[in-house]
Amino acid sequence: MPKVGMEPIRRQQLINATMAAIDEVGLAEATIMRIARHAGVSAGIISHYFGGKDGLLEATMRQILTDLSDAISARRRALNEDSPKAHISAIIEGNFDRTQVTGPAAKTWLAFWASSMHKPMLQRLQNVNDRRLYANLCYQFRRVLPQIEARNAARGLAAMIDGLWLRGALTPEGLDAEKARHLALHYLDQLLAHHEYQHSAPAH
Amino acid sequence: MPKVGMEPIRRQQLINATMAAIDEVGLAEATIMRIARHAGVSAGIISHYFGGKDGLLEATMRQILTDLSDAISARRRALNEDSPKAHISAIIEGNFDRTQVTGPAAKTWLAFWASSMHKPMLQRLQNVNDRRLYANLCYQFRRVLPQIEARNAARGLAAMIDGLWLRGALTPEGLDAEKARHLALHYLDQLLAHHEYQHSAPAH
DNA sequence: GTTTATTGATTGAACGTTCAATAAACAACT
DNA sequence: AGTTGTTTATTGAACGTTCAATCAATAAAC
Repeated sequence: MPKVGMEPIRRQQLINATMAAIDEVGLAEATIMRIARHAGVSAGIISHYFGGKDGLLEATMRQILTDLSDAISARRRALNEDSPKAHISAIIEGNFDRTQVTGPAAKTWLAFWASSMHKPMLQRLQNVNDRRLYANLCYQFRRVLPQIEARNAARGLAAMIDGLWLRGALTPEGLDAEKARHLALHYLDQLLAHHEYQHSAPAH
Repeated sequence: MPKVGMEPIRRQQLINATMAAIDEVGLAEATIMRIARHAGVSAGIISHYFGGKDGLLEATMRQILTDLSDAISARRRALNEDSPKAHISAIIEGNFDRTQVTGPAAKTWLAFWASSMHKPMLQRLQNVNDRRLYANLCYQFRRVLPQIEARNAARGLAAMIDGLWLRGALTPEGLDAEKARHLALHYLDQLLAHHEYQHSAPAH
C-alpha cells in the first residue's frame, strides 16, 4: 500500500511505538519486532528509516527532550511578568507538564536516563539538556541571590525535580503531577524566602 | 582447586563482580561471561550458586539495599540525642555514605532502579525499601509537624535524596557526597525552620 | 572412594540486520 | 484512456551473532 510522503508519518509512528513498547515491557525487551508490531508495520522498516535500532532509540530520546524543552519554553513565553520566581515556576510547571509526565514518556525517560550512563550518544543528549536546565535556573536565581547561593539553589531544585520524576516513574500509579508541582513550588518559595528575609529585615 | 566451604566466598565474589561489570558496561551488556571473568571463575558457576542470571541480579540488588539500610541504622544507633533533626540527619548522611555513593554501587543502583519498573521481584524489593525510608522520615517529621506537613516534608526530602543520587550517578565525575549532603541538610533545615518559626514566634 | 567444586564445550532460542521480491503510486507517451 | 516504465514503500524469510543454560568430565579435598 505504498503512498508517497510516508517518511515523516512512519518516523512518528515508530517513535510513538517505541515509547509504548518501553512502557509495556521495558527497554531491555523492547525488540524491533515488538516495536514494529505496535506500529503495525514490519520489522525491516525500522532499519530503512532509522538505519537500525540505535537510530530509532536516539530519535526517540531526542523527541522526548524536545517535547520537554517546548513545554518549558511555551510556559515561559506566556508569562506576563519577568520576575525570577515567575520564570522558575514556569520551568517547574513545564517539567510536570501532562504530556511529559504521563505513562509512556516518563518510563521511557527513566529508561534512557539509565541507559545514557554507557551510551555516549545518549549521554551527550542528556548532558546538553541538563546543562541548559541548570544554566537557566542559575541565571534566574542569580538575579536575587549571591552566586554561591544561586548555584546551590539551582542544584537543589534540579535534584528535587529529577527526584520527583524518578519516584513518579517508579510508583505503579504514576506521578501525581499536582503533588509534585506543589512540593517543588514550596521548595522554591523557601529558597527565595530565605533571600527576602535577608534583604527585607537585614537588621535582624 | 576445589576447597570446601567456598559457597559464601564465591557468592560474594560474584556479587561484587556483578557491580563491577554493571559499572563498566551497564546492565544490558553485563553478560554472565563478563561477570564470571571479573570474578576469575567460569560462567557455569553462576547458575550453580544462584540458579541463573536473574538470581544473581536479585542477590546483588538485595545486597545494595542491605548495605544502605545498614549504613543508615549504624548512624542512627550512634546518635547521642533523640531529636527528629538528629535522626533525619543520620538518615541523610547514611544515604550519602561513602560505600554507597562510590562508583559501582551507585551505577548499579540506578540500573536496578530502571529495571525494577518491569521486573516484579526487583520492584518488590525496591518498594519495601522505599516505604521504610518514607515511614521513617514521616515518623520523625510527625514529632514536630502536623500530619499533612510531615507527609509533604517526607515526600520532598525523599525526592531530594533520590534526585541527588540520580544526578550523582549520571555525572561522569561521580557524586560529590559533600555537596549532596550539604544540600539535603540545608533543605532539612528549611523544612524544620518553618515549624520553629510558627511555634517559637507565633505572635509575629 | 565418596563428596564438593569447577570447568568449558554444546545446545537451543532470540535478536538485529540484510536483501531480493513485491506492489502500489506516479510519470511519460501514445 | 490505456499502456508501459520508473520510483517509492514495504515485506518477511534467511543469515550470522550472541547469550543463558545445561551437563558430562575433571580434579581437589576429605
